[in-house]
Formats: sequence, structure tokens, C-alpha cells
Amino acid sequence: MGITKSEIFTTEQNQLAALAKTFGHPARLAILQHLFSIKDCVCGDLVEEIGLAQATISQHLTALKNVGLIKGSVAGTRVCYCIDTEKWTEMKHTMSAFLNQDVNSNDCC
Amino acid sequence: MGITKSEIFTTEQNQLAALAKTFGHPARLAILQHLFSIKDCVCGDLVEEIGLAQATISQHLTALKNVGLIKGSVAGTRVCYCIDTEKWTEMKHTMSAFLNQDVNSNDCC
DNA sequence: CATATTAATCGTAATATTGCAATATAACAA
DNA sequence: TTGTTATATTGCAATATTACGATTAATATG
Repeated sequence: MGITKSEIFTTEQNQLAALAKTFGHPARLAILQHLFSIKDCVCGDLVEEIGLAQATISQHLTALKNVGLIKGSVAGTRVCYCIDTEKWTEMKHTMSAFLNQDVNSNDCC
Repeated sequence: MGITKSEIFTTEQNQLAALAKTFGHPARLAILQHLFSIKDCVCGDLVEEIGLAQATISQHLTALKNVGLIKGSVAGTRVCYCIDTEKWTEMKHTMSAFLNQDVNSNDCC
């Protein structure tokens, strides 16, 4: 079918899945890494940096914006993007909680 | 097109994306959480537990196996699954390295 | 004003994912 | 052997994702 049965899962599961899904594409990882590596925010040169078409980069940026990891501000004809550090920290806690749930390691197989 | 241009990204980016993608579905998160919550390994009752068809659960289990997060062992007619704790720890380090890269927080927009 | 620049959106094609019914496979039980 | 149970695989339909060219909208600049 191609459609996830979200209604049978918890809100937490659906939200975490949506977050992880956003990380599930190398272009979006590359964008985030670039935003971290430079000291300033990025205004426009992501297309040359990553190597995908402008429309494609724009789509990936929208995906990142939708989960709140980045924010953009208009600066003339350009738009500047940077990590939303508050959301990033929040997200890091959510992810860590999931990754560190292995209190009872049950390596039995 | 629907096909990711993996060749323009690094191996690290592609691998991390593949890992994140696996977490990008609530059913797979639910399976992992269930494997953590019980002390023993799961033999079969995942279908009732999650609420998807047997064929669908089997597919999700295969996806989790493919990235190495879980392992299964045959026990008669049944197959028992559990977290591969070694791989899980390894994965946790990879994810953490990515999540904690915010040394220079550049919240400038 | 006209034109250039930048980024978002639209439309579309190719491929991937999700989900399930049906079937296959494998191990056990009688 | 026959039947039962548990899981994997196959085939398919519906939907999602990725990517890009073309267009649009907004702001600069001449």
C-alpha cells in the first residue's frame, strides 16, 4: 500500500519515526553537517556544496524545516539557513532516550 | 525518480542514513521497544503485539536484521528474535557522534 | 521601468515503501 | 505419511519518496 498505519502506534513512536526518517537520507545529513561545519549560516550555496538540483535541495530543506531542525530567514533575494539549536537539543534527548533504553540487555539468541 | 544519488555522498553518510531509515517506521520502533521491554527474546507473538499482518511483520524484521540490529535463532517451528547488543552499542556510538557534533552552535538566523 | 538573481512550487517520471493475501517452506505431532 | 503450526517469500496494489526541468514569486539592480 505504501501508507503507514500510524493509528495503531503511539504518538511518541510516530514522532520518533518521523524524526528518524528525516535523518534517513544522505543529502539531509550532508546539509546538517554543512550547517554545523561552518560558523555562519548558509545562504544559498548548498546547491553547489551538495551537488543536487536546486529544486531537490529546496525539498530537502523543507523536510528539515518541517521537523523543526533548521530555520530560515529571508535576506534579500536569498534565504539563510541554520540549525535550530533549541530543537536540536530537544531532539537529541528524544533520540538518546530511545538509544539508551538497553537497561536490561537481553542478548539471548 | 525515487532513487537516492548515493554516489555523491560519503560512505559514512550513506550508512548513517540507512540506519536512520530503519528507525523511520513506527512498527520497527515498536518491535525494538518490545524486544527491550521483555527480558527474554520474542518468539512469534510480535504479530499480535504490534497489530499488523504476519507478512508485514516479517518484512520489518528482515529490515532490522539487514542493518544488523536484531538477530534471530530458529527454535523448532518458531524463530526467536532479540537485539544484537554488540551492534546496538556500535550503532549508538555512530548516532551519538552525529547528534553531538554541535560544538560550534551557530544559531544565527 | 526592465532585467537579473534567488529560492519555492508545480508537474512529472522513476523508483521505493508499506501492507496484505496467497503461497511456500520448515519443523513438529499424531 | 498426514496434518498442524510458525515464519518467509511472492505478487500485487496503493501510496510515498526522490529528482529534476519549468515556472512562479520576490527582491535587487541597472
